[in-house]
Amino acid sequence: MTPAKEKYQSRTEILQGTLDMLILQVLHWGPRHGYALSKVILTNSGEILKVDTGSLYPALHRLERKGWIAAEWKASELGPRLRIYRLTKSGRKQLVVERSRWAQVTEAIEGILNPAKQETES
Amino acid sequence: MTPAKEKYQSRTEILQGTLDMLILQVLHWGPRHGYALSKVILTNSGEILKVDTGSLYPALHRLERKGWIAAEWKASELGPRLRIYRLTKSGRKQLVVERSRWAQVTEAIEGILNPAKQETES
DNA sequence: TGTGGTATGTAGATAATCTACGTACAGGTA
DNA sequence: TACCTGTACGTAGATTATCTACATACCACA
Repeated sequence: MTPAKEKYQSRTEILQGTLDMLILQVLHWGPRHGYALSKVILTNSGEILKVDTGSLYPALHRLERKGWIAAEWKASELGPRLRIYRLTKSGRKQLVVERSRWAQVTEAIEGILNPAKQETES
Repeated sequence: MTPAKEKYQSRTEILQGTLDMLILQVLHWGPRHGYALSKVILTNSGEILKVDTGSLYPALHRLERKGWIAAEWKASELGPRLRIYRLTKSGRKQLVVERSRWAQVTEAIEGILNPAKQETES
């Protein structure tokens, strides 16, 4: 009973545009390496937000290029080397921007999903 | 004082993946043509969600191909012809799916943006 | 020897959005 | 007449974030 290949899963796991905000937010709690970051996002979201490596590392490099996070290698005796990321000053500003944008957009969407009654009568 | 061209506006107006849900939701209130739909979304979101035509019409055709909405042309004496869209039965089901997905993902994201204190101490 | 977990990374495909066009019609106005 | 604004539908091409699938390397354990 080999199941047919899934028709095609258009929906992405991560809401596009929110990954950067999530990374900045978790790094605001303290420095972390990428793999740990993805596990924090996974567990703290109740296993909903699965960040796979093909999204994670490009996102980290993107944020580093923009100066919002900074990184340094850290040798490790047990296990592979780590790249520890921390939030920069401009990253903290960017987190505020992205959170406020998120609040604004979700409020707008909720306003359409659950409108005051009279507004649906147009 | 001609301002330099904006560096490059990476952020999209519409949160990627939510446009389909918004269209299905508004059509759930009643049939509408595309242009009216985009204006309802704009006004009901407090001018936040700007759906431009290059997103709107491809989205409508996409949803029609999937059978979630159906359309018919309507001649109009004053002004150009209209293509009136309505929600189908499977479209109503899809709206439920997308709303529940939205609720789940936003709850997960909020759980990271505003976590219980002890969870940030990891 | 192999497997699973940790950890970082890249290449290529996918798909939704935006920018910038084009068509057409009606009404107002200079 | 000519022009502009608003309505209405549409497409072509660029951008970009994500996913899938792969690779490398180290460690512990069976």
